[in-house]
Amino acid sequence: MFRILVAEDDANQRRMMCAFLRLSGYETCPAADGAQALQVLAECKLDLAICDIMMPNMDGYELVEALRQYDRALPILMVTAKSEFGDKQLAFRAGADDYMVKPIDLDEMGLRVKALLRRVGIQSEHRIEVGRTVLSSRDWTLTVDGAKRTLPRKEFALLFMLLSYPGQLLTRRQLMDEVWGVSCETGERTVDVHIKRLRERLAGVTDFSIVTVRGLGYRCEVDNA
Amino acid sequence: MFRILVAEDDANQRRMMCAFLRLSGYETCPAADGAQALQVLAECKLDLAICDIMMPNMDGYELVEALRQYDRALPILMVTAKSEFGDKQLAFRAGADDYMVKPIDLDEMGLRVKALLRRVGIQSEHRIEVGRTVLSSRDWTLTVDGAKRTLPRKEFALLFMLLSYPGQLLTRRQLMDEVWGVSCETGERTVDVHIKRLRERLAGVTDFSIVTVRGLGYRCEVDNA
DNA sequence: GCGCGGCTTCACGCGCCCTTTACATTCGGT
DNA sequence: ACCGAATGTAAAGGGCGCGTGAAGCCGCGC
Repeated sequence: MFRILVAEDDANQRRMMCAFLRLSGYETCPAADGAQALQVLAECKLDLAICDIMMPNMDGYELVEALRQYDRALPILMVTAKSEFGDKQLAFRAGADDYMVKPIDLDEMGLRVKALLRRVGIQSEHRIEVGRTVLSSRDWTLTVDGAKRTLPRKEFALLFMLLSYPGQLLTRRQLMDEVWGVSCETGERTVDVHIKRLRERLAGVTDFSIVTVRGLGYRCEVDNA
Repeated sequence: MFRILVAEDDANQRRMMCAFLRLSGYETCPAADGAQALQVLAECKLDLAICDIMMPNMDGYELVEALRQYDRALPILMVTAKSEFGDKQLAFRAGADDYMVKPIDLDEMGLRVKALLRRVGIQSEHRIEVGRTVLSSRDWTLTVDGAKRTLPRKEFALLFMLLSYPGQLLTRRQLMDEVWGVSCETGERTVDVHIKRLRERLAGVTDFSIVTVRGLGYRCEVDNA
């Protein structure tokens, strides 16, 4: 069961959204403003947050940043009243994963929620084990023969995705969509640099290797030797 | 790798569709309206088209007809905002192979895309299997008796096309139109060089062989020994 | 303040791929 | 068997993708 925070100041709107989400099989945590939202955040583990931009006490941008600080991986769906491009930009810059424009179509909201959850659902498995190597996405650690060490966030995320699809090609675009987020404007060459550092770190690991597929991307090859 | 045209004017919707398709292993060509779609069409070979009915500049019906005129076999998946029967009628009459009603369920879209691609005879897996040899166009790999290796792009594309029409003659012109693109000015002798390299690489493969048809082109012969 | 680690960008260079070209070889017709 | 055309073969050159090192930026902790 997924638990969803609904931060929306309009009581009527909030009730409708919560009702719809509950009907869709989700657990809901309503909050009338940013302060309440933070309270909810402290009390229970959330799987997704829906935040209105315009709220009293603490607006959506602040809230998103606070949420991000608390849980970097939490999928956040922003709701904005204006459809101006600037707002979308701001929302994404603040750390939102997706956004919707008011008035809200509940069906559309359902789809976006589903899509976001599915995206992190790929990562719902928190542990990957390959030979003598273990990855744990809870604390971004790599354990080889009992020797545990923490990887930088992006490098870990990259390795985790590669190992989630062993033997399968992943393009830079796919990797970036998943690790950096779909609406990220970082150059694709950045992936290369992270891969290089990963390879350095994995020098002693023989359970698998990261293979370059020229012109396409990267692939993780499991050595069953 | 299958290439899919996504003609949809709503930028967010388009991004979501493209992101989902890319995660599913497809290459995407986004287009914001009919005009852009035709531009994409002129530039690269497409395997499937997803078209929204309601678009500025050129609506979906016109676009579908234009697509059909260019490529009769291209599978077209229409997206309509209204669920009225009349619209479905029109969509099919215009030449669509399938349709979806908004709001779009991405999983459903994935299923329809896969089904359409399979229906036009290309396996959605994009695999060719001949005896103990397997070709996977996802990552340009050739697997012989479990030993996987990646081929250079052109060589793979050539081999893939040859094996797509086993026993059938393919002229250099046909091969180049498919692999290099219709409007390519590379000398035809280049094909010969690639064929030579392919033959070297396929030295240990006994499942098939590339035969020269003097004055015409090449043909792939499957040895069912 | 300073240092440090993580992320991103950039420049450089190697090496793979592609293409061209030249030469050798084979094939078909006479 | 000879000749011309088509194809096989080898090598060279250029383009470009990718690896690599370094520098800059930012946030964080000392």
